[in-house]
Amino acid sequence: MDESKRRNTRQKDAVRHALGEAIGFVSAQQLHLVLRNFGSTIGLATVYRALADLAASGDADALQSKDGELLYRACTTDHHHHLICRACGKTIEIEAERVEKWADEVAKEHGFTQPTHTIDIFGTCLSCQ
Amino acid sequence: MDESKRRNTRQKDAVRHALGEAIGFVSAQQLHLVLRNFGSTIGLATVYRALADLAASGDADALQSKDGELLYRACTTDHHHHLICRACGKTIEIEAERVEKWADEVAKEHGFTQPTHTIDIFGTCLSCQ
DNA sequence: TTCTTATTGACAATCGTTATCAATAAGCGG
DNA sequence: CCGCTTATTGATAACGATTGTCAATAAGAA
Ligand SMILES: [Zn+2]
Ligand SMILES: [Zn+2]
Ligand SMILES: [Zn+2]
Ligand SMILES: [Zn+2]
Repeated sequence: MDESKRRNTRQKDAVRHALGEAIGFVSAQQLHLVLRNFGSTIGLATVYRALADLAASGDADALQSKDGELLYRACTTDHHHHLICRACGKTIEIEAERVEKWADEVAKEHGFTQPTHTIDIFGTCLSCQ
Repeated sequence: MDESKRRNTRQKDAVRHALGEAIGFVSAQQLHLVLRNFGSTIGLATVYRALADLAASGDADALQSKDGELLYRACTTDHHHHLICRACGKTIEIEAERVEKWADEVAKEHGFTQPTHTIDIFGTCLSCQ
């Protein structure tokens, strides 16, 4: 879809808002349930589409859960990474200047161009020990 | 299954061997096809089970492809990470001494225990530019 | 060899995600 | 404000990867 012809809809706003309220990473299905519980009649496919858009435009982070489910989280700053509690899903955004550079260097050393990376740290948070 | 009662089978060896021959990361389905093409009558479910075992015992690396498919790769050394070509899938094992430490530090700083991490670098390799 | 039971493989079932398509409504021009 | 174009929606079907089921098989101990 041509970016200039994109329309703003009540549904997209609802998804954006629900994602903002959510704690930690959530799946499209979870978000759909939440919206339904709040009286919305939004369709599941629409939630999927809205989340994919948000991720594509950089307004949300996406990551794969261990069992292959796509999880999303509203994203405030630019490029960063996450420290995630295995138990409760609590998420802390971290930046990693040093690591960003390191990743790019490693790629370049091996002749790889247009480097990107995925870096996530998992652990058990204080309140979950 | 109790580790002590695990049996060695022709099928498990076949999967282990096929994984060793494979270049880069492969899916269970790909491996199943290869084995079939070499005359094996191994079942798809068995390939899935064997790969899961190999990953659990540390004999294989597993990672999620962008579209949620589980990919496996025979794994020689201990803990390491991968530099992966987006185009051809060529994979280089890298170690990341500095980053390992950094990840553990970040976790500790925020009170997270038993830290683990996922670190993967993607790029376009020389022969794919 | 015999016996126990872990493992297999064909198949069905599940689950997350995507495609389809008629109905709706955003937003533009008049 | 009104009508028109067409992007978007939502119900549903389709899809693809993975897992569960279960009778048949075969590892490995006795
Ligand atoms: Zn973020
Ligand atoms: Zn980064
Ligand atoms: Zn926690
Ligand atoms: Zn590491």
